[in-house]
Amino acid sequence: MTVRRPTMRDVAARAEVSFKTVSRVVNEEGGVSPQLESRVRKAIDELDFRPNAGARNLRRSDNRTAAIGLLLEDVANPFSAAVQRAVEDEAVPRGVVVFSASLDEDPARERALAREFSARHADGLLLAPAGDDQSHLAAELRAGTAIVCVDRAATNLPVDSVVATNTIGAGEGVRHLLASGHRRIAYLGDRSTIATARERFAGYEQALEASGLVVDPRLVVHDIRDAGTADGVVTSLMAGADPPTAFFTAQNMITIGAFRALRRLGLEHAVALVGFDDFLLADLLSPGITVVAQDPVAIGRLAAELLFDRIAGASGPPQTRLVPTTLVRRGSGELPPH
Amino acid sequence: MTVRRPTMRDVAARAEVSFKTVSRVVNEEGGVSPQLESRVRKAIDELDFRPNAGARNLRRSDNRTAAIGLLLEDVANPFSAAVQRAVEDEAVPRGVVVFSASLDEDPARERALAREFSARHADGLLLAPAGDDQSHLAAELRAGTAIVCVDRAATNLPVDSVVATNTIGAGEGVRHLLASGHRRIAYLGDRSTIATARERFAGYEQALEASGLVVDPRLVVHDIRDAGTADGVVTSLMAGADPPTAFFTAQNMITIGAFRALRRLGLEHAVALVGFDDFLLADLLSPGITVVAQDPVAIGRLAAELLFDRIAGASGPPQTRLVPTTLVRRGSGELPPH
DNA sequence: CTGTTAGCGCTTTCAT
DNA sequence: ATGAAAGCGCTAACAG
Repeated sequence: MTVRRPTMRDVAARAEVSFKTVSRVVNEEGGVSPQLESRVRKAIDELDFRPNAGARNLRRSDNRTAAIGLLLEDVANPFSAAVQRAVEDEAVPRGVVVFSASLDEDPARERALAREFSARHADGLLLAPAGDDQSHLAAELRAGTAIVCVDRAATNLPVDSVVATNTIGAGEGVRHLLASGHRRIAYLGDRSTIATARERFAGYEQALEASGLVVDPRLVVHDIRDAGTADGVVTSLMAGADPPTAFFTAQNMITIGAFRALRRLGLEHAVALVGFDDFLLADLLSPGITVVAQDPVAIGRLAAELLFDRIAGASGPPQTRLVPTTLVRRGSGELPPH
Repeated sequence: MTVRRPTMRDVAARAEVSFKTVSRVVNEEGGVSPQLESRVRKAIDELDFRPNAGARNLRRSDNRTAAIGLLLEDVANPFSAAVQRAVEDEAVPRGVVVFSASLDEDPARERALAREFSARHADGLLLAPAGDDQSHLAAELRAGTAIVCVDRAATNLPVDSVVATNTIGAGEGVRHLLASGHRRIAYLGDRSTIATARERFAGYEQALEASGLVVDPRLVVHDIRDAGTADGVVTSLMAGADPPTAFFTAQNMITIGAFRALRRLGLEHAVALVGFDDFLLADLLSPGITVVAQDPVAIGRLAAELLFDRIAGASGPPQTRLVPTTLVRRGSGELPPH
């Protein structure tokens, strides 16, 4: 069925040279006469020869596959997609290809896919940790696979991480609501197993406490996994006694779900909303959604740069790099308490 | 710097068996006594041994790498991202990893990346064609790389394709505007080098002609590449003499740009808008945006299934599978002519 | 400038 | 049930 692919020997036979000469031409080593070189190139074209990347790698001294693995929460999420694109834009000019996969917050998947990419000898791994323990990757690190974490810092693994200023950014968003006079600000956040969710909540707590307020546990909901759940939570909070006058939503899908609920209740111009993480069209809703914007492109680019530095042999202690967030005022966060 | 990774020989030495026995254990070939097997497994764990996927593939008879390449327009575009996720969900359960890359409508990138993945012996390639000639891939096909096209049909290459019902869907969208009484309907489309753009325009033309209308060239603008350009086109059309009473926008970013312009002009409730391809939050804008929705998940899933069938040896003539579109009424497409 | 010989880490084939 | 030898397609280290 499958035809055998042509090898360097086939090319050599057709060009009537030794197969080492073919290797020289393919790798542009030089030291081949123009005559032979053109014969070889002709044979390569005629046979549609493609050097076998796997075999090449086996003997090569630098032992590089020029491939990296990218493990994100969900490639369909706009944040992850933007990170992926930024990584790709760093990789392609370097001749590096990218394996990508989604983890869906599943630590078992993190382990399995990291192993898989490691077995394929990816030069490096860019990981948005799903679990709260990355010690299982120590073996891959020892084996020479460079690792850098994106979006969330690694736990129990000495590697570089690139993360947004989660606590500071969340604090800024909440202080913005406080400045408008809000005192009952609800917090809606992702699973607390996720480090970024904990950090954002810390920003919320600190901002309230700095204003002399206490956190009302009835206004705090963790472990929200999607827009639908957020919608339900907002709906029931608003139906309860003493509802909040503002919401701080700590993740983009949660923000969208919350807005959908407010909209359905006809409260989108009455209840303030500040979300963490920007999203497409946030400016075109009415009111526009005020957000603490992350910079996924900067995060992806920086993480890729650090990874390629490590692959190139950069040493030094692991560092955590922070990428600043920006408060973007669009209307929903400037609504006063009713 | 980089430590040598342990090989089967290292494992064999530590377990005091021949390295072929290690191979048997790793591949679960059977025919190994429980005693030896447990010694081998222990050694594997202690050394963190990972079989080298590249080397394994070199000698293997089935010659499979269990990797596929995915070439999309732009992984950060929501449509592409949804396709990618669907493909991944078919691949991972089969133990197959996915290389992905963005082409940005650049035929040269299509060629270069297809070659790259082919050299790495990807078992198959899923491609959203960037150029209008895929004949350059014939060599990869001959070499045994299965290819399936997604979103756009292949040109000059006998492979399966999975595409949306572009002409029918666009026709339905335009007829929907005609049914509300619109006669001056502008068409805003992507580059005409893209087959889907041509098909959608054909749907527009056919719908108008079936109603006895002629296409007014002043209302037709092709080659719109992004939301910003679409915004400018709408702005100038509305400023001209005899402006359209409705817009049909043939791609999601164009729809967003058009809406942004109408919104700025204060015309979003006065001028009708129907877009091709759905997007997140289209329902939460005011008015909600009426769209001809594609089903990127169905497209990606079906394309992946066809690809894995071909990889498994399915023969038969190339087929083009159509995935139906759906008209989603949300308000913007139901506005009457002023 | 060109060719020969090893050997990468593994699977295959063939012995024992 | 276990192992030895050969070879996958290529690059590295040496010749000429």
